[in-house]
Amino acid sequence: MTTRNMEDYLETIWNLQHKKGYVKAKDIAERLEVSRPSVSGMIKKLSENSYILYEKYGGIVFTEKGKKLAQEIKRRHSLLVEFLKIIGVSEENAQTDACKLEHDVSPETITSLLGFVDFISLLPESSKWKENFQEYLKKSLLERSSNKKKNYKEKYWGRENKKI
Amino acid sequence: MTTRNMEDYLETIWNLQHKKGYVKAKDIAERLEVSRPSVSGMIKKLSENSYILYEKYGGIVFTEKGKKLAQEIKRRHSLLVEFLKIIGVSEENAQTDACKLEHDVSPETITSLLGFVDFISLLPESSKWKENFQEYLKKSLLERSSNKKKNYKEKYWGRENKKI
DNA sequence: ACAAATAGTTAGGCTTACCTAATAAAGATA
DNA sequence: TATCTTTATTAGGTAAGCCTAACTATTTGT
Repeated sequence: MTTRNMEDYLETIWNLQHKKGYVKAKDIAERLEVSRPSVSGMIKKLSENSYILYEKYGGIVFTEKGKKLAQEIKRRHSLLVEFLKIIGVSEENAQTDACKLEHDVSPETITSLLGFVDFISLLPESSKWKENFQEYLKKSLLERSSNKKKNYKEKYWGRENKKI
Repeated sequence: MTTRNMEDYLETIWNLQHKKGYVKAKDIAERLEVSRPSVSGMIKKLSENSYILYEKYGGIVFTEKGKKLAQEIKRRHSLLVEFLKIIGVSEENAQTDACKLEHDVSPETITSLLGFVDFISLLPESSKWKENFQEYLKKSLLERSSNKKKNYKEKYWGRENKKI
C-alpha cells in the first residue's frame, strides 16, 4: 500500500518533471521542505515498490505503475481545486486544502464531485448561478461576523444535537 | 498542537459520551478498533494536554478546552456529511469520508462549504436543483461507463430553472 | 469475603516519518 | 590533475502511533 507521504512525494516528482523536465533528489527536498536524507529514504522506498526508477546523480523517472498513480493523484488534486474555487475558496487556500484532502477522498466522492463540477460548468449563462451564490456567500459572511452570529449557531447546533 | 489522531480520539469520546452517557477506555478501543494499551497511551496524552480529565476505572470527562475542540471537530464532520450527501454520496461513504477529511479542511473552506449547504437549502422548491443534479449524476455515470459523450445542457437547464 | 471476571497499565518492539552530523561520490574548475 | 563544490548516502537518534504478552488493580458475584 501507498502511504499519504509516498503520494506526496510522487506528486512532487510529477510536478517537478513537468516544470523542469527532470527530477533531482535535491529539488524534491526543497519543494517539500524536508531534509535530503529524508528524500533519500523515500526514493529508496518508492524504488523498491517500483513506482520510480532512480540513478544516483542521474535523475528519477516514473515506471508505468508510478506514472499511473501520480496522474491519479494529480487528477484528484485538480478536481478538488476546481471544486473549491467554485464554492468560493481562494486559489491559494484551494491549493493547500487540495494537497491535504486529495489523499482521503473515496472513489464515490470523486465521482460525485466530478459530476457536480461538470453540472455547474454546464449551466447556461442565463442561470447566473455563480453570481447568485457568490453574492449569497458575501452576504452571509457579513451577517455572520456581525449580529446574526448567535442565530446561526443555534440553528446549526440544534440540528446537530438531535442526531446524537 | 493536536494531531489527527488526537482529534479522532476526542471525537470518539464525544460520540460515546452522547450515546452512552459515560466513556470508558475499553469502549474507545472497541470503537476505534485499536488495542487497549493504545487507548491508555492516548488518554495519558490527552490528559497531559488538558483536553480531558480521567480517573482509572472511573470515566473520562472533557475539560472546557477539550469540549470546545471536540465540538469543533464534530461540527466539521457534520458539515462535510451534509455536503457530501447533497452532491450524491451515499450516507455510508459520506460518513467515512467525513471522518478522514474533517482533519484537513481550512477555516475558509469550512465557511464556503457552510455557505454552499445553506444556499442549496434555501433554493425555492420550484428550482428542482437537487432532482436535476441527481438525474444528471445518474446519467453521466451511465455515460461514463459506456464511454459516450453527450450534451445535457438543454435537457437539464431549460428555462424554468434559470432562477437557480 | 474472596475468587473470577473485567479493566487498565507496563514493558518491549515494530513502523513510518522526521532530523543532524559525518562521509562518500561525482562534477566543475584552476 | 588536484582540489573544491555540489549532491547524495549512512549512521544514529527522536517522535507518534501501533501491537502483544504479562502484570496489576478494581469490580462483581456467590
